[in-house]
Amino acid sequence: MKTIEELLESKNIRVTAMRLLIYKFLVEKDVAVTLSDIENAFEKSDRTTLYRTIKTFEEKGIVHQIDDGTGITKYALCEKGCNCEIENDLHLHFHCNNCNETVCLTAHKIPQIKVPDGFVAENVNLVVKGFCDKCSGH
Amino acid sequence: MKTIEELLESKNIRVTAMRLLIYKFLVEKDVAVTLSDIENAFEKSDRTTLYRTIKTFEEKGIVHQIDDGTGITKYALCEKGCNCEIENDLHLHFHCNNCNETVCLTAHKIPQIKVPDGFVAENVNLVVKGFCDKCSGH
DNA sequence: TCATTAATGCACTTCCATTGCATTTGTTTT
DNA sequence: AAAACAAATGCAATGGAAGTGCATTAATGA
Repeated sequence: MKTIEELLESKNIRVTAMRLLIYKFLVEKDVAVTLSDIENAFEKSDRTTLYRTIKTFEEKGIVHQIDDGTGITKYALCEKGCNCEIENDLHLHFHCNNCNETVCLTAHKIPQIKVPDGFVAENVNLVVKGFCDKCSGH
Repeated sequence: MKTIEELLESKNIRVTAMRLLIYKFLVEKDVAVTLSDIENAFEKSDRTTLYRTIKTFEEKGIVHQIDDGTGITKYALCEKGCNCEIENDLHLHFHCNNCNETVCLTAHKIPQIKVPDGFVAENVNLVVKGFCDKCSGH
């Protein structure tokens, strides 16, 4: 079991106090978070730092970006088996219309999608909307 | 074959010069357009008018909104068989990473997606990215 | 024609994403 | 350990898109 420090170093990310905190924050959350969510959790720190930290994490393959259709970019930790940087990542996101939370359903693979002749599919973004397990019992 | 005037009236949309022009513009384009696209095509007109026109069209079921992951909302005419206002519309969009165009692949239905127990799916947004027929022959 | 209602245009506002630059902090080298 | 370097942070500002309030203009209906 790697420490967070080791994990960051293995991805060529310099270890700083802020980055450790943000990483821990992402681990604790099991849902995708917005930049504002992080901002609210770390009011002492500047928005730019948080923004650039998450961008660094993204470039180095620690988090991936999610567009769940709310218009606000969300981020979630890449899990074991998350091949978000690889073509044809068929990984599904669920957005709850009630609590507004978005989760990665990594286990739920999507069947291969057919596209018309001449079209080349590289990557698929699938967002299912509805009510999550916490909100479905109205 | 209905005229555009008749079509608009049948949807309870008042016919104005601007609306006719925007409708024709959407027909001519076979791809989804952004508000800026429309704005560039009608520089004489105000952005707000174009914005509200497209919103009116959307409310009345003439166009539907597409979120193709570029961060900019796009709009396309609803075709025969487009049930975008109905739950579980499983209609697929393709976004070309080269020419940046997005098209509706109405004919390509998506298989039913399974979600975990306790989750209720209401609606699905599926965007396939890659290269379109015009751009795939690099 | 007059009155009513809707459409248009202008000016703002808000929100999120992003960048430039100066400063601070952390490494590395001598 | 000090100097030199590089990267991280914080502040200020920008840009783009979405959306709203209000006055004006145009269209409909009595």
